[in-house]
Amino acid sequence: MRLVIAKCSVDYAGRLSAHLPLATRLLMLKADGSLLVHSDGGSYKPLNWMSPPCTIAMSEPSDEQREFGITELWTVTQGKTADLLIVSIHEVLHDSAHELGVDPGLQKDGVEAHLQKLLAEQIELLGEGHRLVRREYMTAIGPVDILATDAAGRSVAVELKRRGDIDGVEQLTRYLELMNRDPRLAPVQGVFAAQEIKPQARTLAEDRGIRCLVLDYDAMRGIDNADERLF
Amino acid sequence: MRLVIAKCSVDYAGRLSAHLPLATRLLMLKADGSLLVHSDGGSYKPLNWMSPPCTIAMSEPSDEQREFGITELWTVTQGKTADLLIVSIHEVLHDSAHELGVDPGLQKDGVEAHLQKLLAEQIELLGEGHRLVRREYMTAIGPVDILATDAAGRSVAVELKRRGDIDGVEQLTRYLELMNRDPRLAPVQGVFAAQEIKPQARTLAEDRGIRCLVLDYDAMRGIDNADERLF
DNA sequence: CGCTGCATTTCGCAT
DNA sequence: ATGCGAAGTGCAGCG
Repeated sequence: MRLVIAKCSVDYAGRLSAHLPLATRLLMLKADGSLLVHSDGGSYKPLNWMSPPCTIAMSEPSDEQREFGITELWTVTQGKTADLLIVSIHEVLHDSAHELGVDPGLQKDGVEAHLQKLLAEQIELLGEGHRLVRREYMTAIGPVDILATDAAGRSVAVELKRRGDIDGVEQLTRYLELMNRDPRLAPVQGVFAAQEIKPQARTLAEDRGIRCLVLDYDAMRGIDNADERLF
Repeated sequence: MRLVIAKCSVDYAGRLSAHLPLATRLLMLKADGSLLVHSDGGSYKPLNWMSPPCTIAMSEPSDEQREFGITELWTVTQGKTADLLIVSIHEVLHDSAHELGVDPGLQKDGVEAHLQKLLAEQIELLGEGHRLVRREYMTAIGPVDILATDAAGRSVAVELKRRGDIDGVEQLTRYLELMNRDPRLAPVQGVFAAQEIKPQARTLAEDRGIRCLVLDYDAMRGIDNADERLF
């Protein structure tokens, strides 16, 4: 990895056109040829970048460009998408290269998969007498997160989200419509379960007879097993 | 901005738990206190990070940690969300600080806004005799991208996307349902316009009587004006 | 290999 | 502030 702090301007032409006026920024060149342009703020997202696979060409500026103060030109191209990124460097303030090696990668634990596993194990959170039929119940238009039965043995289809948005309600509605045509399943009750449900989503869901269930992830995890804490 | 290349392991506990095994990585400390952990590959997304506002505390390791080879500990916390990120540093290979100043920011030009402008100008792409009523036509549940009339003077509502997905069809469907209840507008014909329309979205749209229109951005831009090229 | 759904999404705009 | 839609989204899993 090569790290360059430089006064530069940047132009990008691809799916959109973008321009960065002259300022001091970090240019990060990764081993795979990709380039990231970072400022000293914002989030983790670079101001501009070029994703691999791409090739970078360093070149001398023309006389005209030199008159504008450009001392160095970096042209980054992506063969497939014809994207083009040009870094016009005016002054290099720092330049260092480092051998990092291959990263073993991130180990994740959590999110929707875990939530689904927990709810499957604690299926009575749906209501007394509920039983799990199966997770990822396959339908013609995709898998329903959880299929269960209520105390009376009627089908219950659960759509799980971390954040319950209107999209999730639409998705569940499509599933329910389809599943209710299946005489082996009908009538199917819908449950929209999430850690947090947006008011609009709740309104839409309840308007369609879909039950809303707010899940307490920490509590569910606490019931599950109190041993898997990180610290 | 402070740049540190270090052999380190990283633990994150927040909405999920994540762990990075010992390896050499770039630690980027931004002026706003945020921290990014980058490897020498992947995309523009860091392996791990902490978003601002957050505070970072450097501390000495305990004797036990020192035995494991840890020479320095960075603890990053976010007051509001109680997220916690811990960097266990084993060896510092590079450490430099740089004054970058405030970035003037990115100037964008393109994507959906431009596509909307172009289609408004070239409204006959919808069909002969079509006329623009207005862009961002406001309804109770949000703005319709384009409202037009066809040759016979009937209303046409256009939903624009760069990539035509099933979500866009659902969105347009909600608009149409609402607008068709308005006697001044009804009957309203729906047009789903995008640079690329997914087969599933097309099927759903056509099943609901919504017309699909694939737009050629480059051609539309070419007709519009051939002067605004960057290079 | 293409499609689908998730994301510690982030970002920007409008209410 | 808050909610909502878009992103040069990236990424992983699965058919």
